[in-house]
Amino acid sequence: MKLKFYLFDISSTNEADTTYVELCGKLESGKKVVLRQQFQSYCYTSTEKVDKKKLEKALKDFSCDLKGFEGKVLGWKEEKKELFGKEGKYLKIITNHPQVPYHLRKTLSKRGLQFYESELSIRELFIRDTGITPMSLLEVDAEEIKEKTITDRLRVPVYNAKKIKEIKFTDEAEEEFLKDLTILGVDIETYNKERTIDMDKNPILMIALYGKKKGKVFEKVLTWKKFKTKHKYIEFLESEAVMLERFNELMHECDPDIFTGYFSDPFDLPYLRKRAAKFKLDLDFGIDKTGISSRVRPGASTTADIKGIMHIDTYKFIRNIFGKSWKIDSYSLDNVGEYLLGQKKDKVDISKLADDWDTNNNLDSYAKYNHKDTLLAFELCETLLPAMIEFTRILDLPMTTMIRHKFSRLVEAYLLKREHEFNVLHPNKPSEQEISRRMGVRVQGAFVYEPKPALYKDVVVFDFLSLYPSIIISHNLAGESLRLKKTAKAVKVPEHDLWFDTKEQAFIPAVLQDIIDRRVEIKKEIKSMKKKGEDTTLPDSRVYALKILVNSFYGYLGFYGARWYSKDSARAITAYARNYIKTVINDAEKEGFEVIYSDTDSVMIQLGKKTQKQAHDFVGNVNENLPGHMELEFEGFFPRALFVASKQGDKGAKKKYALLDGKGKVKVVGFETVRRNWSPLAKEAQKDFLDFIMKDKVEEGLTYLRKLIKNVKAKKVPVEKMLIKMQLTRPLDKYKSIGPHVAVAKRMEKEGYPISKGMLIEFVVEEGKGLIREKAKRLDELKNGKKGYDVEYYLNNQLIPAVSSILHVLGIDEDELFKESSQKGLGAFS
DNA sequence: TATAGGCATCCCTAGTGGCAATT
DNA sequence: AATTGCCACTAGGGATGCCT
Repeated sequence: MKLKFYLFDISSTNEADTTYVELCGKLESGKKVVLRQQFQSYCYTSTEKVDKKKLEKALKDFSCDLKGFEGKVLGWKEEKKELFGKEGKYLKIITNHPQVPYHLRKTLSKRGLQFYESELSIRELFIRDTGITPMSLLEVDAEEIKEKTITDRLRVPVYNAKKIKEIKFTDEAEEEFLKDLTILGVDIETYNKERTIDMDKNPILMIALYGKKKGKVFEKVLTWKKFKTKHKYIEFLESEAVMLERFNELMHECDPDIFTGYFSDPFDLPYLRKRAAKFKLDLDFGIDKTGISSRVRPGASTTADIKGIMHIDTYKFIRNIFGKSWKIDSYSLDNVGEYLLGQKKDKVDISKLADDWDTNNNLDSYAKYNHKDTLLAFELCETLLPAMIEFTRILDLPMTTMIRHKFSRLVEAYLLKREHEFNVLHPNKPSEQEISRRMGVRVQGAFVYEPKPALYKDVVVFDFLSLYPSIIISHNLAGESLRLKKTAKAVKVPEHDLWFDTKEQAFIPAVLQDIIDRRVEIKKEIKSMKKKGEDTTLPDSRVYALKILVNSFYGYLGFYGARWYSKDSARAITAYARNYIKTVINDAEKEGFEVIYSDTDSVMIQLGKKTQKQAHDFVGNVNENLPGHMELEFEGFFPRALFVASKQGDKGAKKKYALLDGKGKVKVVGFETVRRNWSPLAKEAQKDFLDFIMKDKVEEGLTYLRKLIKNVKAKKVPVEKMLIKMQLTRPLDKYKSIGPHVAVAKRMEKEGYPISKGMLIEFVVEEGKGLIREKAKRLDELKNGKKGYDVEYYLNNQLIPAVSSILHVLGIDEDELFKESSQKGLGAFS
């Protein structure tokens, strides 16, 4: 029979010496099912410079012991493949078990044979070979399986899939599909007196669930202590164990497609699993009648999965990919919720929950808090879903895998997906030795122009569109086309003795061009959709996903862990980039524009006597002489721009400036204002002062600062404005130099706080003597409470440094800030 | 199981020299 | 007279977080 099937996830199982791929997903009716299809794993080996007869004999005779049966080679086939840009003959070796390629490589590589693609999982092989993408719609010719040995393992119907074909979604079908997905959010609250996580000792007190099934809200807060409440979603159970049983029951009842949480990979899910195990309860809501499986790997992040239900920890996706460009101090649920949804968490002091639980005090508000957190987790997932699905489809990765990947893995996944089309065999992963060798290789980066400190008028910014990707395409830069000698077809790179063959487009430039072309196409579509007043959420997220992918290629080429690593390509890319940007600078100067700044792919000029029209014309002229894929853009006009001197010396500071746009909005770049390791006091003072300066209100700015200084001295400024946040970038014992935040963290660890790398440490510098780290205190440690901050420090090390360089540019002495009025020489007493 | 390199800036570290107290 | 301890000062480097 023919089935329409939405594919969610792919796994595999081995039954004796036969491997099956299991596709898990949903039928049109909404029923969850599993499709099975036989699959043979394989790998490649080179046949050049090899005695073919000996090789074939070795393969024929090969045997390895795989727990009770024999792993062997079933057959082979010669194929032409390209590796490192060279075409060669390879044998595709088909085996009877996915572990055989690994054993083949292990034993036969001793005899000088090279193996390729021997380390891909069944899932990766299947996706690549069939082109079937998770989160897509399939048409399947299938037959239901009735054999008990197979059906007993699963709680959903199983089909034998004969033919699978991907069907393209129409926009309506896509929207329908999204609407039909059942998402369930989860968040737990636990008993915790010592601030450390101890899953063995501390019970779960509350479990909140929030979701939507076919448009209907599904909401619960489970708990096991009774209190008065008007919230209908709260359900009281007798004990933690009964609560967990109820949770299991609700999971069956809701049976979501997506189970989501915020930080649920390392916390909520493993916790639920652990507590259930403690009470010997079988969680069995997965389609194979198992519950949560959790994987802890040293050095890697913990993951948790449920068979047949996609577990999406949105924290991972935001932290790894999606939220990388957000300007937020931390990825806490509170921050992220506010940034993306405009919603904050409930204000409840969760550290008091354990005490309040013991005395049955105020528990209703904790339950409400728990409910709100879950709602946020749910809404984050719902909001991000179109983007996550796009990434999933573009990369051909299961969504549960995709969200845990970082940039380099995204690029690599995409290259793996496309390699068969180009008949390319992928290079093996680098060995540890090779990695450490690569880590020592450095490449010169971008060019940055040293600005002259000044307040400029009528400024124009040009920038190259996707500079590095367009250079890769235009000059065919990749390991495959690299030549280390001059040849007839090769073109030399500026500044380096490197040549690249430009006659035949190499794999990576070709793939990159494809992505860019597709992106341009979708952008056009969006434009016409917008004209018609249509919703562009889906294509918007597609464009965004492609943009992130495109921008990651350069970094990938220079990344030591990359299969397609090519430091020389990276070297060539930056060399071309420096060359192009310097050419634009020179041409602009020849044209009579005053160049004031440039960084990597942008140039800033002061118009002077020139007009904006002339600037536009200049951009047009430049573009006429650029290769087809490159484009300089007129980015914008700004009535004012401010550059300051760096602290030491009178040189202009790079990567630090402020722009005033036509709407009166000031854009601050690189200044302390945008850095999280400065106090809000200094950041706000600088931002406000810049605002005055950029609008030529110098006197008002000075008055503002004078007043602020007075308030700091009088300790009228709230102590929260003095909080400095710094991240621990390594484990505490790895620090050579103990900074203030490390000192605070070390003290916290002694007091029993769980401290880990990546944490954001907050501290206030307290009044008193000694090193700054000795005076760095948590808010609750301050002896003098809200007035405990060190006035000297906050003036001399925070506020004044933040504005002094700006004052200097304007020719104003710092002493002006401490005078009663701006009249020089008068009232200058202290 | 870190996409890249360039840059400003803070604060600690460790070394130096001066000075007075101690041996 | 030589040694020790303390302090102030400074160059250099570790550490952080930004920019593109």
